[in-house]
Amino acid sequence: MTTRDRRRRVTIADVANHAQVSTTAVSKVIRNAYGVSPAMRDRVKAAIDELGYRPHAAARAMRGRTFTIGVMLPHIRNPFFADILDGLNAQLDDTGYQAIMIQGGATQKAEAPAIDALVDRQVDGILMISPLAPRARLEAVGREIPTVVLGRHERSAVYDAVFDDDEAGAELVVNHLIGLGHRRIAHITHQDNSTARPSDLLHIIRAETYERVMREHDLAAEIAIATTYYTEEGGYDGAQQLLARSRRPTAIFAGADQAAFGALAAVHEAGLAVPGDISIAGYDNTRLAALPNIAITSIDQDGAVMGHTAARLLLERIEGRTSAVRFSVTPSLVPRRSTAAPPPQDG
Amino acid sequence: MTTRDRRRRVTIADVANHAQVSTTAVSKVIRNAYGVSPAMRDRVKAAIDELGYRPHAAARAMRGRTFTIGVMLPHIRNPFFADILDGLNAQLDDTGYQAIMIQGGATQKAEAPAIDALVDRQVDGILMISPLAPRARLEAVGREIPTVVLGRHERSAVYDAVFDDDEAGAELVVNHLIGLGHRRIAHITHQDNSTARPSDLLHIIRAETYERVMREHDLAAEIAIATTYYTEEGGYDGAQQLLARSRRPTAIFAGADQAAFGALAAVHEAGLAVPGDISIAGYDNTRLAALPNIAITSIDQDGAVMGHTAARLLLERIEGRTSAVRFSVTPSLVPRRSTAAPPPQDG
DNA sequence: ATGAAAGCGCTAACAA
DNA sequence: TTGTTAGCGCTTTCAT
Repeated sequence: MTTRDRRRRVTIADVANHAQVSTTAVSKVIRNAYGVSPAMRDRVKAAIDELGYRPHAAARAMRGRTFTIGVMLPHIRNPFFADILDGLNAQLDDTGYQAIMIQGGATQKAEAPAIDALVDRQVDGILMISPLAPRARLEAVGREIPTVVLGRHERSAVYDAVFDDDEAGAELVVNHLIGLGHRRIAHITHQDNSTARPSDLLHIIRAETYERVMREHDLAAEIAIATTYYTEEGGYDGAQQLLARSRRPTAIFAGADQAAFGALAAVHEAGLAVPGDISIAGYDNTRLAALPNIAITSIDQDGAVMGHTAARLLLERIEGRTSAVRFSVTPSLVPRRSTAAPPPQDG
Repeated sequence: MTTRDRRRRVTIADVANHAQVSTTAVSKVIRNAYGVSPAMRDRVKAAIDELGYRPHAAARAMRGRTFTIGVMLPHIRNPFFADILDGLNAQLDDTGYQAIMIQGGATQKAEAPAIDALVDRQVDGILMISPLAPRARLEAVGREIPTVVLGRHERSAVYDAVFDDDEAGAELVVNHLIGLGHRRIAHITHQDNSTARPSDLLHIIRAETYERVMREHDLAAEIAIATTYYTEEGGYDGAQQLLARSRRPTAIFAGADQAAFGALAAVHEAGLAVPGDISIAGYDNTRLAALPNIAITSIDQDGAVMGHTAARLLLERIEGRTSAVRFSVTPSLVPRRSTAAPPPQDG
């Protein structure tokens, strides 16, 4: 049983008093601003240390910077985002900037307030990872705050874009499977309620590329898409749908590793072997995909590089850059044991 | 090529002007405060909608609430934290509170500024998940801001605690393995640089319980602990260390599923079968542990319940509760295919 | 080089 | 019920 401590926090005024200088001087010192003598600096720094002063971010937000980068990500369960965050945080280290994250969730309805929350908290820069928001909203945010959008393909004049060449990646997977001799190749894609232009969304690009490549190999009749989610449950459900078809696929290309994990479970549960009966491929090359008893063929798109590039672009914008930059990583195929030639009778 | 839009945001004053009322009236309406006539309310709400006004969180922070819950978590890669966050967000839904997350990292040195960042941003409540900070720091934060600590066992008068009965959980695992006939049971634990009292940290409790139960079954001579990390890499390294021992264990109890995944990989790579040669058990019962081709025996501690309880406690404290609450979940064993009797010659 | 003072957008006494 | 006003802690002109 206690009462909340109502002792005021140490403020810039306390420091100024203690050091017998003006608050202006203290402010300049903590911002490394121009026009403070070394003596003044030392004196103030000593007072700061003695009093354990830390600037009050909310107060700063009203005049200057918050030294905060806001990251909107759909959900923390996808391990690919952890790769991105690792890259981002590594780049932010020792810059004085802190990254805060907020979950956008699976719908535009849930995402909108999450983005608002970041804007309302006056972050100095925003990274949106695979946002569902309409393009106009991204532009509006980008006009107000330095912004990087990761995972969407549209061009913008007001924010930077970091993305993977999803078309190339999907092509690698489908060609790989076709090269192994598969014809009945199915795809699991992600359902969204976005109002973004479809061709700007990565899961749409992956799905459309799958269809295109299939057609180019005269496999239009074999096209089979399950539209669920890029999650374990989604992959599980999607695979079950696909397995229930009269012409069962011999290979499943899941648009994300997360979905591939679920698909793997469904295939196992159906009493089928991977890759003996069915080959499975994913996308993102998450660390889990590399585990020996998962060993899923996947597409690597180097999340760490994407994350650290995003951070760099954000810092550049905060420093004043206004021209838009687009950064794209080239994906590569990482073949593993989950893909092999189809069973003889199905070849 | 654009210039940043310097159009001021809509403020409470703009709304007041537009509605021809005072800023106080607007403030009261947005806070649902006492003493506004229905007519006034309607008028203000209309103005808010017309202007697209949203309160400026930073400004609010200086006087009132930020409607923000800060969550410090070690790293987003651990999927168990996703369960906790799901529970938390579900409870926060429609309360007007937004959760923001910040990564604390693996060391106290990295964690300290993360916690500071939350405090400095004036969040209304803080949830710290498995923090490494010394107890005094937690108390200091708790005195300043409503706080819930998840995953540590110490009693505090100023903050609430949500935790799992780690002793019971570890006991379940070790007894399960002993019951299957194992004697050479090894453990993988987490290395930390915390200055917290060891018995307050969950990984220490799990490790000590492992030792105690081994001793109680006259297996003191078989105790083997690899101290790495509760991560995939950690589990991988730990298992390699354990496998290199002259008396190879027949079972490995990894203190967390994440580590168990890595251990699984190491065992496979060593050409050994699970559970044929070696049984593996984890902790947390993450969804991935349930995948058929991982199928790791684990301990369930219901992260969603922990998360939603944490949110509830936080909201209660924000509403004024000052007495400390402790909430503990009872863990249960989820046996899966990764654990079985040891090979005959090793029984 | 240093400091006084205005004001960022909001809340909460207090007055009317 | 409604409005006036004094700050919250900080940054930033602008004097000195």
